[in-house]
Amino acid sequence: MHGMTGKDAAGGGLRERKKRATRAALTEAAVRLAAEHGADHVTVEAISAAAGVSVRTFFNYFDSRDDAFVVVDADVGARVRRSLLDAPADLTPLEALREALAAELAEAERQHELWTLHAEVLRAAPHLLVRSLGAQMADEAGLAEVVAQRIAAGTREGAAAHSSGGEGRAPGLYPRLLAAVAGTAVRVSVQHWCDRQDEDVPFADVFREVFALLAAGLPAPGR
Amino acid sequence: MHGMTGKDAAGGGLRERKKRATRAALTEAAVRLAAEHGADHVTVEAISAAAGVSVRTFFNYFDSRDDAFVVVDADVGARVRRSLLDAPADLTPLEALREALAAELAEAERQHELWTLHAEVLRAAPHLLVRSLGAQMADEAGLAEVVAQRIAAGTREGAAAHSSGGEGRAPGLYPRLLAAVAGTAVRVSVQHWCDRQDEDVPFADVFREVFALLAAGLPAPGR
DNA sequence: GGCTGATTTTGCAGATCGTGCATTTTTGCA
DNA sequence: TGCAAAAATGCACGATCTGCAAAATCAGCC
Repeated sequence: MHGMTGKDAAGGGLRERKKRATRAALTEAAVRLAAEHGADHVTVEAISAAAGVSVRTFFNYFDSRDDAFVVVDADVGARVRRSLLDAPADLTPLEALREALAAELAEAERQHELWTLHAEVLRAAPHLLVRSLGAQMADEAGLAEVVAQRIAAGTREGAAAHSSGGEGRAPGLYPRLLAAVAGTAVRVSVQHWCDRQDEDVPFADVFREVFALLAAGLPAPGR
Repeated sequence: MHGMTGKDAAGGGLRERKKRATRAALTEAAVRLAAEHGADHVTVEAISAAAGVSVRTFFNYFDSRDDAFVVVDADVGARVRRSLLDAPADLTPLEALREALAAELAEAERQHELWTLHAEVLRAAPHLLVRSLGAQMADEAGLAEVVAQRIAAGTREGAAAHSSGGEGRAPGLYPRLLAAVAGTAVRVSVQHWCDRQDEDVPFADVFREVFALLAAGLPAPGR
């Protein structure tokens, strides 16, 4: 592996850093090999060899072979949640979420090479796209909880009407729905953007249009 | 090839019927065994034995072990599409889709035992819920296409403005988003209904509220 | 430097998954 | 009944994943 990427939040110990490096090396090896030979012709043995660790170690980092292709950045979820909490209070939940996700996606688009490579791999292997959704859904619960917190903070003296469900309990219906729909919106945006890549419309435009449609209540077009 | 696809209820040949029976036996065996012993302690060998076929035959019906748990009814997608096309023309796409899904869910709720058993299994095994999403997403493309057709039929002489993408090509942004969001809505409804099963609110109520929120553009609650 | 305890990596055995191929059984039809 | 197509089966083999215990590595300390 090459070098010295400042490793986001430079983890304190050498141990932490090395674990991060190994994990990153494994995912990168997996994605590159998949892009070259096709996702399901890549064995764990090949990935492990390319990353310079043993097969057994691979399974210390990932629960399954497919997981290596799915997770590009483990703590994107945490960043989005933080961003949501720090957002201006005058934004609606949908708007706040839109901004948080837009920022994160722009960030991801910056390492353009690995991003497009990864998109290409998922594109050619729908079965991996599904796993990717799974990872997305894992974050969904946590995201819903943060949405609930934000709403609770905003309605402090309003009638806490029916279903925010802040902090401790399971989130109410609205936060869950918002979190889930947001995830779906991201997926649809990416898919549609990939399909129409010949016309080179910026990804941000597709993304904004999707959220505009959602905010308008998915009205019937063309009437 | 004309109509008469009796494919649904009374399959034409004996062959077809027997295949359906075998497949149904396998899924039912899988779900029952999973409900009893936990999903990941059920081997294909056990499922095959319970259904009275060989292990190899199991893999003739399902691409993977997990697939036996996810697909309860193979042609629910086809029914929803048909229902969408037959819906009254004065419904918005979102409304039409809501009615189609509501009818299908009510139908599913009728075999209450297997339905709840299945929900319970997926609840205990998030990793299977993910597979379930995959099946959902497989139908998504077809659903989006039908939505596009419906819109195209409704706007015959309007400006076919930006993005319906009827019939042949890949569907436009709106149909895709609508299909995807609808699937998400179903999932969130079921999840939320399962979590709040102690308060016995009817599933239909949760479902209606979710679609009401979507139609209203996911507005900030309590303001 | 060298020692100690904790963490990580590694190899290995074994259970299960999933596939290709040839064979046998079943089904549809004349 | 006899025959061709389709499905079910057995078998072999590679790949995925899990415990378990030994070896290597790291952090802190004298």
